[in-house]
Amino acid sequence: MSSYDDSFDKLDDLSIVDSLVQLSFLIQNILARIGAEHDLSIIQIRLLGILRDREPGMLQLAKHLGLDKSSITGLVDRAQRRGLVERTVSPADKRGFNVRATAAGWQIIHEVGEQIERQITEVTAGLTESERAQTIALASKILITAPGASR
Amino acid sequence: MSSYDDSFDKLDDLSIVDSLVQLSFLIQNILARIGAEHDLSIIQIRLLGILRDREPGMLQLAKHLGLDKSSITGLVDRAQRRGLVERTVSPADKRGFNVRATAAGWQIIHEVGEQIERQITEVTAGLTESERAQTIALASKILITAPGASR
DNA sequence: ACTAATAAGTTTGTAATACAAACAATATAG
DNA sequence: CTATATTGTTTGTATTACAAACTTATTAGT
Repeated sequence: MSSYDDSFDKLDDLSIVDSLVQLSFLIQNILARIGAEHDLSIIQIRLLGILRDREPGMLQLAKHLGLDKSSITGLVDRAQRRGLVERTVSPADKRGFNVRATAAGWQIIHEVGEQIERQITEVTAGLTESERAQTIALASKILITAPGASR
Repeated sequence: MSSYDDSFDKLDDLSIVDSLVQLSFLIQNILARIGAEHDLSIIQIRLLGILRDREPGMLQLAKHLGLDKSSITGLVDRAQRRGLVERTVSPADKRGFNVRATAAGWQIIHEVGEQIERQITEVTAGLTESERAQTIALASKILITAPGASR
């Protein structure tokens, strides 16, 4: 059992494991598809997502994304090359940079954000208002329970 | 709004979008972490997951995984090199192979499957029995609503 | 103030993942 | 029996990710 398999599956009679795993793939596929429309991978979306309310240094980015610092260099390089992001020298530390979204970056952040909003709203359109509230409550409860929560 | 960002987030007052996105990252992180313990990526886990109840050809694998056929060659190659999987010549079609799990592959499938079962059960341990049932029902309803469902 | 240890990022080398276009071999249709 | 379609691999390219070594700047210790 336990279909962590994501593919053509009968949706009846799912276990809690199957239902959460499949739901997670559904959401991730939505993110990936929207990203693809803007030539962004999920990790690039997450990068921009972080820059919505922060201007972190490279190490902080690594921590947020759960990646090695050496992975961040290239990630930011590629986003920078596309003009979505820029490095600004940290005033207090001449080694460090802060990373922040450019105007073009903000443009994409908003577009992608709206599309995510819309499409996830769409897949939950079959729920009643009360079911939507239940979903939020249950998801939050699971997230709180989880060690390290969303990380 | 809409924190498709996965990181250190306040979990109060989430929208339906945020809660589902964060939940999906939580689940995917669990899968990734368990995979890593066995030196498997999520895509390799999915490959093995498919082989639990099928012996598909390469093109069918591509369809199941939503990848180009050219991506499957390497994916199966690497799994085969590790002895988890084997190609068997299709009797009806001398061009085609069927892919199936080896004994070592089944071993991993079971171990990984049990760990996923256990750890997802764990993060839902804070739910009551009735909440667990609700979660399944709501997730299923969302999965059914979604176009192409789990794909 | 000066050296030693730390910290912030980058570089280098390696591997997995993914695609697209071109290709080989077999199968099927007309 | 030739033309076409199908199955899978190959080749070339880009992204993602890590670990170890390295550079430069910062901080501690004496």
